[in-house]
Amino acid sequence: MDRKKKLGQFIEACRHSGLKITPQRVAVYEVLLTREDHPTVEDIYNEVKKKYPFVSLATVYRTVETLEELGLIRKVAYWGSSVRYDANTSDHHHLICVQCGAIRDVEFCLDWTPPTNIQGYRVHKYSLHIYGVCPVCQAKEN
Amino acid sequence: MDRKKKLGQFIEACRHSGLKITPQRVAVYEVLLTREDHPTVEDIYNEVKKKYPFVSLATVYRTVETLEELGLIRKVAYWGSSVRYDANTSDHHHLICVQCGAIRDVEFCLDWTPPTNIQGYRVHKYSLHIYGVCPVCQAKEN
DNA sequence: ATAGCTGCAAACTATTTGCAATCCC
DNA sequence: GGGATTGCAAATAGTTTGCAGCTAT
Repeated sequence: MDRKKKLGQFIEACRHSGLKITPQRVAVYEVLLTREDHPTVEDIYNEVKKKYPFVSLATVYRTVETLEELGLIRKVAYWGSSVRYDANTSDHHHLICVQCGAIRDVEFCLDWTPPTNIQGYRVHKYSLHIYGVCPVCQAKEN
Repeated sequence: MDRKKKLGQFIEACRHSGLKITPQRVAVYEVLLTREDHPTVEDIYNEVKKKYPFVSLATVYRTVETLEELGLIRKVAYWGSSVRYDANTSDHHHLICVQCGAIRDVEFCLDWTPPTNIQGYRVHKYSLHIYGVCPVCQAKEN
């Protein structure tokens, strides 16, 4: 699904929920659509500031929360100290750099379905966390 | 491996690294050996306080860091707002309650080995995160 | 004896919240 | 116009650190 279409869905979802389409909101969502490393709130804030220098960090926090409630983005179980967000809401796995914390989506499919009940837990879904060192951090090694 | 044996290994590892065997250290490690839900630092602190009411939260933070460096416990990629620790250092998977954040180990084995290189990442290992609702939270639902 | 630990309090970092001004519909 | 949204600043929550006194070896 391309960016334009996702942006359209976003506008639609806002209208449907009676949320206003503010430039800040659009900018935050656009950053998430563009970036592939699952940015932290701070990362998003820095990107948005390039376009809207007056934006506030608190607004970015509030916006990602709203987007999450709309089901347009997801909080990624995280590594390191900050929460990271992901605009890819389809089922997929994560490749995590143990050095810098960058997280990328992994598309290949593991052909496995978990039992619906494990140790009394009612199981919803699962995700694979693959740990390694990203190319950027590998380059820094020498 | 039973608790006694692990405690012995812990004592041994401390001696080997020139670390002192303090009651606080032992107490923190014991809590981690006893609990199966991968407690937060705060959780550990509250347990230890029952035995040593004067213990400080800062000490617990320092102790888990030390234990992690010794390779005796692991930081668990977390859900919610606090880091959680795990005294099971063997390869295993995690069952995470999306309501309360409790994390349990899952012993069954998924017969799969990841490629050593994915998207340029040098892959070390992986872990499966299985999301669901724990029995305690299910009971609270009605 | 002494290097390492601990408790306390203060500092820091990530995140949330109250509120008055402002902006979309 | 009017309620939703924003920016600011202050408040919280989780974690780390400096330091003086205490303790295991």
